[in-house]
Formats: sequence, C-alpha cells, structure tokens
Amino acid sequence: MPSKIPRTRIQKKNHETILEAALDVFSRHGFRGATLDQIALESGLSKPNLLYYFPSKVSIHRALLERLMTNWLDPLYKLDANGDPVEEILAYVLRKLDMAREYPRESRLFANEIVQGAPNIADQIEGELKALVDDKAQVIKGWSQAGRIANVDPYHLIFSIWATTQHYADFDAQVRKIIETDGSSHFDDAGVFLNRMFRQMLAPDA
Amino acid sequence: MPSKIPRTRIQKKNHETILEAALDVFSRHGFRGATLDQIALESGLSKPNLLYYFPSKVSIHRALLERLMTNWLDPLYKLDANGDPVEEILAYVLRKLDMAREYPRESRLFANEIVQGAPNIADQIEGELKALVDDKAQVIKGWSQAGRIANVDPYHLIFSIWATTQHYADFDAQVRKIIETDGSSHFDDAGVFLNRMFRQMLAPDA
DNA sequence: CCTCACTTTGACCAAATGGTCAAGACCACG
DNA sequence: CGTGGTCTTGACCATTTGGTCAAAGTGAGG
Repeated sequence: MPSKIPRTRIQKKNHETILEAALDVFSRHGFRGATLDQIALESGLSKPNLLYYFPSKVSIHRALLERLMTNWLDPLYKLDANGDPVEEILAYVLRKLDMAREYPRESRLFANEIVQGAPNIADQIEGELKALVDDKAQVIKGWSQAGRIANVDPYHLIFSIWATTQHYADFDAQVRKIIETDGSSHFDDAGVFLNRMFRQMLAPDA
Repeated sequence: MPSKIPRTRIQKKNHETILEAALDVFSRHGFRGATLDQIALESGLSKPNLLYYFPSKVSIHRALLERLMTNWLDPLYKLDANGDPVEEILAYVLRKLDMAREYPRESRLFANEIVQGAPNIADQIEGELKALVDDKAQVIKGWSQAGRIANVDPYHLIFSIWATTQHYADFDAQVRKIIETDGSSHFDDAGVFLNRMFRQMLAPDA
C-alpha cells in the first residue's frame, strides 16, 4: 500500500495528479462539499484508484494541507531581521499579495479549512505557523522598540497583512462582482493601496 | 404550506427556532457540510417538521442569508456623507469590528458562502450590496477630492475594512491559536490597532 | 518471453442524507 | 365539545457517497 512516500515513477506521477485535482475540488467546495467522484473525474483516474494511492478522502486533504504549508509560510519566513524594517514588511505584503494572485486555490483551501474551525490543520497552526509568527513578531517588536518603525502590535500587524491580501483570493467572487474589471487589474490597484496603507502606518513616530 | 411569511404564533416561533439553529450549523460547517439532521437536533424539531416550514435545505439557507443581509449592510449604510470624513470612516471600522465580535456566526456564514463562489447569494451581492458600496464609494471619493481625507481608492479602502474586521470572526480559530488569550481581549487590541492604521492612512495629504 | 510485483477497475456495500407521505396529535373556535 | 385546519412524526424511499474487493491488466527485470 503506497500511502507514504511515492516510490515508482507511476506513483510519483499519480500522486501529483491526484493532489492537483484535489486542490481544485477542495478549494472550490470545501472538504465536505468535495466528493471523491469529482476528484476522480478531474484527475482522470477511477475512484478505487484514488484509494489505492491514498487510504481515505481525509488523507488526501491532509496531504494537500501539509504539502502547501511550507509554500504558504515562505513569504513570512523570508522576512529578514537584518533588512530595512519598512521595506522588509512592505516586501512581505507584496509577496503575500502575489501569492493571492498566483495561488488563489491554495488560499481558498486554507480559508475553507480555518473558517470551519481548522479541524484538520490545528496541529500545524499551533506548531509551525505559531512558531514562525512568534519569531517574526519578536523581530518586528524589536524594530518598534528601536524606533525604526511605529509602535504597533506585531501580531495584529501580521493579521492585517494576511487579511487584506488573502481577501483578494478568498473573497474573489465578491470583489469581482463589486468592481467589474475585465482583467485582474484590481490586484495591481490593491498593491498600490496596500503599499500606501502599510507604509504610512509603519512610518516611525507621529 | 407555510413557506412564505409565517402567520400563526406557532409558525412564527418555529420559523425563528429553525433559523437560529440553522445559523449555528451552517456557519460551523458550510452549506454542504451541514445536514438537516443536525439542524433538526439543534432546533429540537423533527426533520420532517423542518420540511413542513421550509420546502428544502437550500431554502433554509437562502432564507437565512436574506434575513441577515440587512443587518450585514447596516454598518456601511450608516456611513454619513455629512459627517466628519475621518471620524465617519473610523466609526464604520469600529461598527464592523463590533459585528465581528458580536455576530461571528453571521460573518462565517457569509464567508463560507463567498469563499465557495457565492452560489446562493450572487444576486444580493450584485444588487443591494454593490449598489450600497457604489454609493458610499462615491461619498468617499468626494471626500478625497475635496482634500478632506487622503487620496485613496475608495473600493480598496472598503475591502481593507471588511478584510481586517471580518478576519477576527472568520479566522477566529487561527487567531486564537496564535495569540493565546483567555478572554476575547484581542478584539480590543484589534480596535486600537485598526483605529491607528486607518486614521494614519486617511490623514489628508502627505 | 516469463514472472512477479505494481496498477487499475467493475461490481458491490453500508451508511448518510435530502426529501415524502399518510396518519395521528393538537389547537382554536363556534 | 365537536370539527376543521394546523402541526408533528414514524416509517419509508431514492440517491449520493466513502470505501472494499477480487479479478484482470500492465510493466520492468531476469
């Protein structure tokens, strides 16, 4: 039963195919709303074949979340304690906005999961994610105390960055209905807006 | 079949009971994840009894969304074109934050719906919501052009307010795991943070 | 080209789920 | 207190859905 790490070429390919299809389906319908039949259809494999590679529906979901967590955390991970504070944070904002633009399915997958209480990902949030956030919050706090940026709560700063950037992926349906735009140029406008907003709030002193 | 407006006392009461239970269940599990059995259990009514008052599961969901839309739009509706620009917008932010604090289930209900493409609420977003947002965006734009607030894109301003405030309701599970707080005092901290952020960005000129 | 492990699938299953229905319980009102 | 409408429910149904399994197909190394 090839449940853990794929070994053969075929396993590697099909693992990949399944996760790709599952990302699509789970991100559109949430865990409960997604069905194995949809994933099977979209991946071009038969349902029993899915279950040859993964022992259960929930295991596919978990594998997806685990696989994505690293990339998800990467933009924050890159925040450099030795860089220029304001520019570091703004670069982080733009990286997150790019993620929302380039990987909306991933964003919605996480959104679905967390809105419903993070039943399948609680460990990773309390573990990896919290550790990273705590670490970077310390960095930001250091910058505040050194007077290099304004004195803001680092946790709420991070939350506000997550909220404003992911909003464009997670609530895309709403955004699109309110500002009818042909292309996805609203991401560019959002970039301008967020750059301005965070730059102003981080400017040292007042 | 008492599907439209409740008439008798019993109908009024049970309609209410069902919607209350449905809000709880739908907001926790999303439309697809919620089951009539759960709603029946939580409302204390039998499943066939639910379907005596509502013709289908989706009709309960729609009734909920419609009923909540008014309250949902209310904070923005109250934004007064004749008030002081900065204070009006900040008051709006705080009203939204209070909504997230007091009515997290409602917030998550909408979040679930919109993340999944707003299949059941598209009309109201394109209709009521868009009209209201367009109207208030004009007000804000007027303030910008009069130099009474900084020159910011009103739509993205509104999005950023939605995103940052609703985040505390919709992503509560995550917030709570990252800042372990006994009470819900993080709402107060968020209020301080958001007040500062939006005040700074709205300050006229630069 | 043979063998053996790996891969694939049609048929099937049990449980869950949205919904129906006919019969009974309840309630208001004359 | 009887009657007609309102309300409630146990039993039932069709479909969907996650998951199983035995049997058949396939591919790579000897």
